[in-house]
Amino acid sequence: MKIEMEKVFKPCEIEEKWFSFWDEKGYFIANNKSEKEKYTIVMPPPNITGSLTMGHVLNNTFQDIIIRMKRMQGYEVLWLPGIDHAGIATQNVVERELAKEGKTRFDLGREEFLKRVWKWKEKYGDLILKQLKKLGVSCDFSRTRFTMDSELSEAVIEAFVRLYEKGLIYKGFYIINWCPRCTTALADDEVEHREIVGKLYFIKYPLKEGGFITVATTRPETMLGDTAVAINPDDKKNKHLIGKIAILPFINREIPIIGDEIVDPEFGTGCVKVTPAHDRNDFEIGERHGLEKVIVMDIFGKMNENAGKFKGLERFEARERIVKELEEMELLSKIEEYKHSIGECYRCHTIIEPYLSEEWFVRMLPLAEKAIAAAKNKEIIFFPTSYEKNYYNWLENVRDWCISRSIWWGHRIPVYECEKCGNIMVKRKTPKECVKCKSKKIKQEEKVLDTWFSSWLWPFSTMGWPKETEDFKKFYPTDTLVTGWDILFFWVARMIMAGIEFTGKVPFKNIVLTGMVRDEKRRKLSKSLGNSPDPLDLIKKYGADGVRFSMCLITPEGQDVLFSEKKMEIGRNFANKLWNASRLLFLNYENEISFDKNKLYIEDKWILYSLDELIKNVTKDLENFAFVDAAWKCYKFFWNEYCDWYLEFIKDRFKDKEKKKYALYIAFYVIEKFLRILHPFMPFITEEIWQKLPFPDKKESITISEWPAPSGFSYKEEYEDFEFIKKMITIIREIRGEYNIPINQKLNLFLRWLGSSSKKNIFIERIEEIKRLSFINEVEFIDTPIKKCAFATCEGVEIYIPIEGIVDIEKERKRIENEIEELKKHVNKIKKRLMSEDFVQKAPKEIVALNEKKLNEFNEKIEKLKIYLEHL
RNA sequence: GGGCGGGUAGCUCAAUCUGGUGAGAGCAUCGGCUUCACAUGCCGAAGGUCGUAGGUUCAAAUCCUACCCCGCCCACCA
Repeated sequence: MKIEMEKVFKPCEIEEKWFSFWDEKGYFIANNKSEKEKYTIVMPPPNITGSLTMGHVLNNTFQDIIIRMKRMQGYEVLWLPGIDHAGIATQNVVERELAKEGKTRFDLGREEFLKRVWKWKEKYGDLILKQLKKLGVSCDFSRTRFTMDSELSEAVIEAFVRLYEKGLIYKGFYIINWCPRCTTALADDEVEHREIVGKLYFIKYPLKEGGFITVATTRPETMLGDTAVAINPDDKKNKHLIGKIAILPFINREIPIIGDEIVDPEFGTGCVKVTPAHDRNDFEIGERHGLEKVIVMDIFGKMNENAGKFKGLERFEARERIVKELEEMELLSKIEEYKHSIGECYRCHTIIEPYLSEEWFVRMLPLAEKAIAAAKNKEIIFFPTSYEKNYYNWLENVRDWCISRSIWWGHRIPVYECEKCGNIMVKRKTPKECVKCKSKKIKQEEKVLDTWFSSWLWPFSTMGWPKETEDFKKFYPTDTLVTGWDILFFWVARMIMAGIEFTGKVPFKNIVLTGMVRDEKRRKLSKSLGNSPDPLDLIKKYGADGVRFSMCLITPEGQDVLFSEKKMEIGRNFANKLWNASRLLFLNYENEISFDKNKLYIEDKWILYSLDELIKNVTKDLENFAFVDAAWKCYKFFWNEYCDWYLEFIKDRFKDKEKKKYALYIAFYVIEKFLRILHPFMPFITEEIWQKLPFPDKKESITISEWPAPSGFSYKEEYEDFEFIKKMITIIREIRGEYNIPINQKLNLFLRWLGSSSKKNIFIERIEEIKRLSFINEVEFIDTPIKKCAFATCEGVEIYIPIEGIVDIEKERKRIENEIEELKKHVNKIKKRLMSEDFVQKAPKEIVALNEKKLNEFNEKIEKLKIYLEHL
């Protein structure tokens, strides 16, 4: 029975097939009957509105690698997929849809709008999970969760109530980051800062007693809300003004000039307009001095009734108008160019307005302290470790977390107010009546919770917490989290805090942080730049395996990845190489293979030794989440050892039916183990090939096969011997390359064997293969040197290749002279070292010996080259 | 201002923690090859005073100090 294989590996045909096979067999479902240890990975839930990005590809590939290895190692694994409801983003998407119909969410009303969002969710919400499947992720889709599921929502409410009852949640008026487009508050870390060249306006405020005071501002429109001017009390130039009264233009409000130390006398004029309702610092000044807080804008960023005649203008229009009118009134003393940074909404990139608003906050300090302690006690380990410092740095300076959002899509805050007596109730279930006055008129807080307030519970809310479910008992706390470093604070640190606070346990042991995927110019991938490839296109073109393996190969640990489509070729080419190497074996396979330890050749032992090393190293690397190292080791083993040397070497044996039996056995044996090692990286192609392998008692699928262990043969010596043969062949090839002798021009080889005689025996044993691989016609052993040859030495063996008529003897002379020069340089270095008494006395014996050995070796080589040069 | 990371071949990175073999890969470049698994391939070559200056050491890409660049995060920014 011949096994047919196409010349070029076509991934698309097999990916669908194998994924459904595994899925139907339920291999990914955590098997509750297993008695083995469990292993859990927390999948970062992708955003419901998003589609698959290269970032997802990267960290999901890594997660899949771990989970597949652990599954093969016999752990009971759980990798639970899910999506988060992405409050602001989703609401934006649906609002945009509505806008096409000419409607706003207010036209629909809260209830109808939410129905609309749910409808949208049902339609598009699982797109990203479908896309992830194409990548081959082996998560347990039967346990898919969504942050707005009723169980998860219960968890959110539970968490809120518990924190509130502990006094860790409070409500208050503060300056928050307001996005006028999304009409909601944002947490500090949801604001992206961008440096711009803006303008600094110098505005003269008339003094009540006559004269002016000049203030500087980048946001003139906020002046309408000014309630003071502040000066540093130590500012000699200006302090005489403190206590006087200024008159606010347009509004004609009398505002005091006050002293406050926060003011930098060196900046601008040294006088600061104070707008407590529109600036965080000004707010603090306002608190210290008991100033009035005048809000001049509405939630859409339009000037309100406090803005006098500017009412109704959009904030930037108002700015222009105000500047123009100030100029006409001769109250604008100058405008300077000024570089400063502005905050933008991370969802819609609208400029953030610092805004006074009543919001809900979580006190972070008590939570942060425990999270720091957990890392210090090594209950949490970071990969790479350097991120631990960032983690401490953030937690030590943590600020309270603004968790309320003035949008509709999300978990509505479980706070209820009695409309009759004003009693505030924080309840798990909507109260039917006021506990105080029994009134049935109760209204719930309008605001919803920040999406992260549900995500930070993800590791346990997905397992049924607060209920003590079987899953929760078994799989929590989890083992590993793999995610990008960009959400270390947003999400990772908060999950740790939540885990400790609500379950008393850190939610995971290992945190593996991956870099960001960027383009070759180090820019972030983004749709607007057009540098963001569609992973699904890449998968179509290079195969899921190709993309996965390429990403592993090009991603330095914890550092950013510079992506280019060209780089995807590495993985695809490797898949093809793997395919064709297998093809070679199958083409030669005739239903007969067998194993006999006594019939192993030197190259068999060499590859077996090498395979054992690979298994040990890759297992170790993967256990340390060193995916790149592991992937490169697989790559090099297979391509540069198994294909380039082993397969090339054993081909001769395929011609003899008897020898082929044994050769093929080892070839299949090695590839079989290698496929299992490679399977976590390239799940599809490994399965496809593995299924064809002629080992009758293998498992039904490679996915549930055992993770390989070293075979334990000890062939270290044979390994070295074969390395010598490789070196001989390489040297001969180098000579040929040096003279550009085409390989179809056969050369003869003369060897003066002054090296090890056991190696000579091995050499003679495999002489046919060696001749073939070094493109040599005849080999002859000689006792005396011969002239007019290309010459080289290898471990004492003198190599002569007659070159007369093929190349210039002068060229050979030069080549050898160069070689001698090179060697002399090193010899001198080593000599110098060895001549130093300090070195000989102080350096470790092995090092001295090594140097001596090298020196001898080099000198010997030089001598030989010199002698040869003389009689060339 | 606070913190983190980096500077090694034209490009992207190993090796640095734990000092010691002729500093290694991949891509790009150059030369040779249609050898019956693979041109998504095979065989070779060229390319590096390891950011700069000191120091420690028998020995420094590796440790220490200073400096120069580059990137990132946090805070501030009237």
